[in-house]
Amino acid sequence: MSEQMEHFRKQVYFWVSQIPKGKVTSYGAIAKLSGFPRHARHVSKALGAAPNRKKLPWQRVIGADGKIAFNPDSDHFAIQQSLLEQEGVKVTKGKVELKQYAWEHPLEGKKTTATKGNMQAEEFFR
DNA sequence: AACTTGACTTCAA
DNA sequence: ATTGAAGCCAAGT
Repeated sequence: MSEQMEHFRKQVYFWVSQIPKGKVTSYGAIAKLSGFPRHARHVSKALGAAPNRKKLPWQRVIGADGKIAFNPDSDHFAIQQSLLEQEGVKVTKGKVELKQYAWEHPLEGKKTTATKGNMQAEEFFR
């Protein structure tokens, strides 16, 4: 595994740990916060490979459309829905109402200039 | 060196 | 609100 991806994964785990209980965010948002804006798909990979899955609130990361990303017929899907409901997040037909549960993360509404691993945002990461 | 695979996203119908 | 195509990018074949 490359040095960059190593760093990427650490950032992912950190930011996921920052999501408040009862709130959710997207794979894309975590990728962006981690400094790798176009790596949404890799966030899922990192989560799947997380060494401390028991401690990490991975269930709070869902698709940008508010849907749980797993196949609705899978066990993973059922588990994620259950974990979310346990912390008060309502899931209807596999979807979470973002208006109500979206986490207002630190880069929300901020201008960012980034390519790979060097995210810059005004008034942030200074 | 291709070609395929995702726990993704965006945009246009 | 749904759906599909195109774009994305590291990893695995």
